[in-house]
Amino acid sequence: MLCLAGPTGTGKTGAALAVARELPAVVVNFDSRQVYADFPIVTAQPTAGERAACPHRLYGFLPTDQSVTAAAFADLARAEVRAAAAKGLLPILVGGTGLYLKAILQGLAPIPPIPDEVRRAVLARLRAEGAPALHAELARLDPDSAARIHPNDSQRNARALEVFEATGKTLTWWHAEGSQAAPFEPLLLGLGADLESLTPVLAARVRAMLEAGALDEVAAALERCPDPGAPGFSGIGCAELAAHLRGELSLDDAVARWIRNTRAYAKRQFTWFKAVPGLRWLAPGDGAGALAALRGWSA
RNA sequence: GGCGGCAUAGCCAAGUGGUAAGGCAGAGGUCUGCAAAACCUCCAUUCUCCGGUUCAAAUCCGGAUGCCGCCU
Repeated sequence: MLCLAGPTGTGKTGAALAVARELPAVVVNFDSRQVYADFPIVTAQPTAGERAACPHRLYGFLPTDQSVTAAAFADLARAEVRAAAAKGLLPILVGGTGLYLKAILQGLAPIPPIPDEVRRAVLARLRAEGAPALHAELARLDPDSAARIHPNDSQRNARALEVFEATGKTLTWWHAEGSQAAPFEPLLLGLGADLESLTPVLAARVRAMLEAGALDEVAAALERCPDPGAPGFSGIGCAELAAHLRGELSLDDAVARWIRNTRAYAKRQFTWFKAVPGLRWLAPGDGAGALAALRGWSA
């Protein structure tokens, strides 16, 4: 199995196609935003033309008002990888969501899904009392988790608490249960050089998205799902363009913000992937390099 | 030309005599189910400039410069 990781705009899609032209392959997405059906442009999903080269899985299959968890996504992705391998095709995992890749490759603790009522109750408490209050309670129930999680971290404090309330066991206990690593050997390649050289590329890409109809895409999505807080709208560019559609921002300001936020995101992705053990870096869009690395690896 | 107002970091901005809030951006990080998320650390020896008053000035006074209004 080949994994192509890296920040947005580093030519992962193109590199995957370069490989798929030479070898029978299936491209499997691991990008948390490219799963949304309503945002092919803003989330830079492969185009119909690109998808024609080989099967593409887990792109654009989710409605805007639904979300997936990292665990659920990892299950789907592993199933796709298995199915491809069973047909003798090379699975190519392509994406930029570090946690999803980790979940696919290393697995997560076997924590059961949290019932909606528990989840909603914890989130209501979070809103009413704030993250530090949840952290204080967590310090009583699960001191080890509390020590790891910063008092201001709303998401992780809520998560640790909901796990305890739903299962009666602490997150720490669950983590000690271990996780199931994937039964496949990955060749881990990272695309990208540095933030500075990526910056102008990202700006150009945002403008290209605009020309490709990003504004109409967001307007249409809002018509289908009027709640701008829905999970699908969390992609960078959606909030900025929605603000412009509401008349709160000029198009220029919205685009400037969109570019800034994209760059900040790419920086976080670099930080994540730099820390992935065993990942080898290639130049942006280096499909030939990926192919060469793959041949050297499987030989 | 006259009268008024404003001038604090790359941007927005608080601060009316006691030793430069905050946000955005930037740099570096964290990361086991919201992850394009959430969170952490760092980031102005100095407030347009020159002079004065004072133990002490971004804060008060005078002048210069720039910007914005209004009037002629």
